[in-house]
Amino acid sequence: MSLRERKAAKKKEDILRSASLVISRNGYQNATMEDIAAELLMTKGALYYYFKNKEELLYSCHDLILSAAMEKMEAIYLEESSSMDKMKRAIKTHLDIAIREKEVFNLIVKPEQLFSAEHIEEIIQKRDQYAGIFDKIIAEGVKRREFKVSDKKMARMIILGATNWVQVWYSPEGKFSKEKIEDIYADYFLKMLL
Amino acid sequence: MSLRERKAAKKKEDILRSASLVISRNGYQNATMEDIAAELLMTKGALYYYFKNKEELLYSCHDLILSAAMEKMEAIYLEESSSMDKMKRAIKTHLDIAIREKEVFNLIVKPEQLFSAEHIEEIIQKRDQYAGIFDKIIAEGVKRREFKVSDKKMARMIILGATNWVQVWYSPEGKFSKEKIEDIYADYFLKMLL
Amino acid sequence: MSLRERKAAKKKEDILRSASLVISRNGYQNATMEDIAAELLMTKGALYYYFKNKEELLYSCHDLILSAAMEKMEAIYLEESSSMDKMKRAIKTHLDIAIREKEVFNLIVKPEQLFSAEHIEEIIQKRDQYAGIFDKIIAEGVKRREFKVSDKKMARMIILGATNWVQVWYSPEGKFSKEKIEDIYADYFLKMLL
Amino acid sequence: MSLRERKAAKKKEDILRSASLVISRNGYQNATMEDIAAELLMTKGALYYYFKNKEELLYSCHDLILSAAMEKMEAIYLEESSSMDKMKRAIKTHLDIAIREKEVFNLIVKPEQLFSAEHIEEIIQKRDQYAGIFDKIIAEGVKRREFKVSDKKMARMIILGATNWVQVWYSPEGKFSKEKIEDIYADYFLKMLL
DNA sequence: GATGAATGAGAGTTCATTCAT
DNA sequence: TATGAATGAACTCTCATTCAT
Repeated sequence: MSLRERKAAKKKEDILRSASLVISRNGYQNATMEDIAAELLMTKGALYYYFKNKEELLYSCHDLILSAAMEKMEAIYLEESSSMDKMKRAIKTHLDIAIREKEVFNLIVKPEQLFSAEHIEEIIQKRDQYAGIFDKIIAEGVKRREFKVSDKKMARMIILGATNWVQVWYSPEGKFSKEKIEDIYADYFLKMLL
Repeated sequence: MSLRERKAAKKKEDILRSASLVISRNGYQNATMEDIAAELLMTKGALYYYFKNKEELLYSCHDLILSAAMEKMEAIYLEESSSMDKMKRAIKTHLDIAIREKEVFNLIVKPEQLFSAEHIEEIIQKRDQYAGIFDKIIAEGVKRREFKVSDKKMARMIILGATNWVQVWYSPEGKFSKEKIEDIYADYFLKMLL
Repeated sequence: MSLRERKAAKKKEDILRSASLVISRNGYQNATMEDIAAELLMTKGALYYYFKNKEELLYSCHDLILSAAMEKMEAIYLEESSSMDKMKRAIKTHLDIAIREKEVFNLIVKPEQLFSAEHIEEIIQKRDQYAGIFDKIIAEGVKRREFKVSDKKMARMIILGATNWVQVWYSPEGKFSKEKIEDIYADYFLKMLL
Repeated sequence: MSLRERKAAKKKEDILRSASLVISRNGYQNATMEDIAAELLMTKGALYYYFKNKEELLYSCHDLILSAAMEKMEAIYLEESSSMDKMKRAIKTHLDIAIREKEVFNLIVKPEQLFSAEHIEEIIQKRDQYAGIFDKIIAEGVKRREFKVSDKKMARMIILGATNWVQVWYSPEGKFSKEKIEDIYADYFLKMLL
């Protein structure tokens, strides 16, 4: 990669970070190209040098965050520890990202309203891949006789669903700390998985 | 109520139904007044005869569905049956609505991006009221020694969150029927509540 | 005139009065058919039974007021008194109407923006006729050697212009009473006319 | 000021000129953004690049003209000449502007129907400041014993009112030339002020 | 590489006007 | 006579996108 390319790649990342920020603030549909550019003290025209159009930018933004999340999850799965521990850490990590990247994460939930056919496929694929790690942790736990579940996929759905829901109501000023939530959630889920 | 008023009320309902439909198809932000009107073979101008503006229309739409849902839930809570049964039926009912009214239901999740301050308050209030019925069922179950939970509110959060999540992935052509899902979910949750 | 016709004529007058009111409140361009009708507890559709369209209604409204004003002015001109007295009373009367019917009176000033060709002609004609009475009073005064003016039409212009201007700044809560204003104005004008 | 900025400033001025023109033709309320843009062979969207909204554009338009007028008036007041001369020149100048910028000038008369609270205050303030210059000329004249008036403010009102009225009836094809009008007016007013 | 400027399509909203009942 | 309901045209404003410089 040449210097020029590296520079461009860095700029792209800056833009994506700026986009994430604006999206968090205003929501997806209300994040204008103008806003995103202003955050970086650029003009919106410049964004088109780095991204073909708004969809591409948004897609990259979503991809960046999902990829990072995936890496963390993979690492957790590959750790040498009990399935219960892995599940606990996976939930904790997922919660963390879901809260921090609230809006961007929501994209994963409803991609149809923003993305066109080509992207949707990729998004769903990646989303399934991400969810698949939870499946693998559960499967491993079942194999190791740590967990006892009637339907693995369904169990994963419940865990992910409940966890995703947290970002709807979580507030840093709320009654429960993130750590507390993580603990309670893990407890309930383990009751379910045993 | 005079014939005239009944007619007008009916028309309003027609519009709300049309709006629900368009929203389901295109999503909230992409549902234009034009689309909603076209669905009823009206012109968009006519909508303003019945609703002050788009926000009012959308709010009514959301209110109609949430109110209906609330009624059903209240009825379930007042039944004479075991808490476990009530919970099962509540989950089933919630699942039903969440799937059928997918988009409109999503409004309850993120009202800030569409509604102005006055409406948001009401929405959140109603939403909490709705969730409160689950709380009451759980509390009753605990009192009757049917359930044993460490934190009631958290348990409700998990149940609602997981159930809301279903609409993201559920498809009538999918592997699991609605009934099957309901059963499996109920089983898992009961494990959690015991 | 049959009973029916008399009834209709009365209704028309009611409408015009209502229109005057609404116009005073909101200004010409912001007076909607809806507003005018609402004032009379009618629906706007009904207005079209009495008036062909908005322009016709507005024109009638203006005509009613101008005609009444004209009558009063004519009467003043025909009185048996000094020209100075007549002028004083004319100014007083004009001031009175201009303040009370502020908005409607303004129509006389700028008819082009509201009325189409046919009406404009009539309006200007009537307006000139109205102004003509001032001319006649001045002319009479000159003939009687009460006044001494270089250019009669110009003198009238100044008097009418200055008087019309009063409605821009006059307020019932202001420093000067209507009577006081009338006196001061008359004094200044007489200085001019002598 | 950079070249860019100068260009932008020029464009803004062009737009204001175009706006003035359209307003003169169609009146304030009937001047659409489309019209204003068309006059400059732009699209209406481009106007929003330079002005936040229609009100802002209209306000700037009015401000530009009033500010220019004010400057001229100030200069007249500061001249070294008799009060009578100053008054003559002030009237002449005012007449000039009132006729040329007819419509824009009319805004000063009725700002309430177009502008929102914040602007109205500024407009009225500037309007009073403008009128204040006439007051100062009169006051000076009284002090120098050139004028003899019972009520200074009222005298100014009459002068301004009468002069404003000219634009209602003045026509370049009319019987009186602007110069002739100015002379006659000045004569009459001086009779009043002596 | 980036900017300023412009475009154009489309959104929500208002309102005079019409017409069946 | 009057109403409720609907139409359609016009208007303000927004924003992704383009492009000469």
